[in-house]
Amino acid sequence: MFASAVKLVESADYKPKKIKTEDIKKAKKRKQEEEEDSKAKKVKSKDKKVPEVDKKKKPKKEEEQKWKWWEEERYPEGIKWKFLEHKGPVFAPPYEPLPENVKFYYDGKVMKLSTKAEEVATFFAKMLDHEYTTKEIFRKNFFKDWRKEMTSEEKSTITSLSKCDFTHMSQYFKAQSEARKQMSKEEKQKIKEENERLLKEYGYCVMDNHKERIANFKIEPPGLFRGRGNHPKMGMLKRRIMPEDIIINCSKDSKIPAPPPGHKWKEVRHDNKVTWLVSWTENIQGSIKYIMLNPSSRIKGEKDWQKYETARRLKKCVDKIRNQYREDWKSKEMKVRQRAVALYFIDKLALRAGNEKEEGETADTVGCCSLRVEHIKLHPELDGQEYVVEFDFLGKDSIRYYNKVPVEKRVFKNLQLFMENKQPEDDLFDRLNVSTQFMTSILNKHLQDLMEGLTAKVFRTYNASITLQQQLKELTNPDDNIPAKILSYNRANRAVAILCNHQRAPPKTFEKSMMNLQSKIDAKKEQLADARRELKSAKADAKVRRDEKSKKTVESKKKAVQRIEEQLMKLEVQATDREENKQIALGTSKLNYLDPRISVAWCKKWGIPIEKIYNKTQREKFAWAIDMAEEDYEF
DNA sequence: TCCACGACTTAGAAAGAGCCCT
DNA sequence: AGGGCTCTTTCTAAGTCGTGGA
Repeated sequence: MFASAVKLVESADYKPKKIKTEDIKKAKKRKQEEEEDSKAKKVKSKDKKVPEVDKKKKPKKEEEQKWKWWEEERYPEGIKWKFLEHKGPVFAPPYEPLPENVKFYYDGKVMKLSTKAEEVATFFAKMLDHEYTTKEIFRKNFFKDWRKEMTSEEKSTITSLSKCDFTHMSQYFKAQSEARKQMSKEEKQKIKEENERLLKEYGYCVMDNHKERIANFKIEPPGLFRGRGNHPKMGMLKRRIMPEDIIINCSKDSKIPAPPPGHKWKEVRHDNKVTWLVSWTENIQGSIKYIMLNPSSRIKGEKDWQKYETARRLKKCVDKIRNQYREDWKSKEMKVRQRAVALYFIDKLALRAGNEKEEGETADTVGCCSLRVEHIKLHPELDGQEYVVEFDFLGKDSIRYYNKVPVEKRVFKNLQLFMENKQPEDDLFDRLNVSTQFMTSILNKHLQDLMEGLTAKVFRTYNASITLQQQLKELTNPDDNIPAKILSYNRANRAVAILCNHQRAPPKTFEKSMMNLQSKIDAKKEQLADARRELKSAKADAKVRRDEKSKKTVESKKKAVQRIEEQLMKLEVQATDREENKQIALGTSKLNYLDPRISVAWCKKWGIPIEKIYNKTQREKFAWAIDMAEEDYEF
């Protein structure tokens, strides 16, 4: 495996190709700033040998894991790698026709479908229990695309989806998945091993002397497109991706992955200005999909680190920027006022930028700059508060954003002005015929002038991280035990998730599991009462007897009570935590918005094991932060 | 000049793994 | 040992934002 990678390692002291000196300066400057900011450990010089890999032995696992890319010099802007070798993607398994005895019925009569039509029919059959298949748009799109796969005879027979009966097929698949669950240990083990083999062979690449995990090395299988929310394209057929659709990206001097026998790649390119290994164009939106590296990889981690450094730079100038936009609310230029109000929302409410979308191609969702008049209501007074703006719109993934926010008088007056003489479906922040640019582009250009690298999304990162830090300070009680401290952490995390509007559907089993927990608590309480009674009687007993043995009994009973108290406390904390978390998803903010060094520092400060905060995957992703953050880290 | 396209991050749902209780 | 529940992992859709080419 990776023969040429080994070769490369031998000549490890690769030299950078020609780089514009400007870029070098920029990179150096940036690096310096970051070193100061993060008190990062000393960066090794480039000549320092990368851990030598013995070409006879496999790369030592531990050594690979211990690689601290964050201590290495960064590449100049634009160049993403020097060497890249991989095995190409894993394709979806080919379609296996249904057994003869599994029937499809049309208009009450058995009908044998051609393989192609049958395959698409199985996609629908597999989703029969899903709400999707009841939606008109889904059915219409599916039927249209299905007909394209039919033979002409099938096309002339099958003219109405409602006459199609997929239930037998559906039952077959249910039985299949049931059978899979019932498989013996050995069979399951075999499948597991096969998956591991696949991961071992295709799940890794070599990028610049290091073996790195690939995030999604499997090509998306064909199926029916499941958009989120009210998507106009739901139900359309996502076609099967063939090697002929695939662009391979790797280095010239690497072993180029071989296409499956009898096939060719669409293209093999060697572009080290991008990070992806494989790409193809998807047929629903016509957009490009990529195979890229795992979050634990150098290339993703560096970018992530950089993101938080940009947010920290915003921290230094956010006051200035806030003063600036408050001034701009008074501007005589309408464009500037709109920009300033939009920025105020992005900052105060952590809204997304809200780029322009092509109408009718996606679900109707908006962000800040694409808000329409119909999405806000102005209340000069509401529930005893003045100047309240009521937001109600669908954001990313069609998640509803609903919020009533008191705003400053000037903002309120401006909003009234922006809404004057407009229809509900008009843009709140229109372009005023002054510019053809959409508000996001106006805004981001302005932000770029205020701070290098500043864009609308940086505010979300900044506000999320600063909120976590401040909430942790506020909520952590030094006298609390570990579970209580973790509850505080989760609460701080939750404050961020609420700010960012990260929601989830309440788990289907929520009520039930809550009741289960409650009965556990009740049982524990009883147990505690019993233990206390026993302790009491043991004490009384010891008073009378005054011997060693009864003293010992008292001690052990005392311990038992203590233990049960702790267990009860833990359960109660768990219940509170879960209740408060019902509709809130903590994962997204933890993974994408919270500077991990804040969490690491908090753990170090209070002696909380990092495993309580980050699971294995998260620890891998945030290895850089775990390694470098000390307890006094300040975002 | 601008805008469609490309690259990359962020997102919730669903599937899978594993744990705990009976 | 099996069933249910929870936590983790996988999946891929849906955003953001910069830029290259008409």
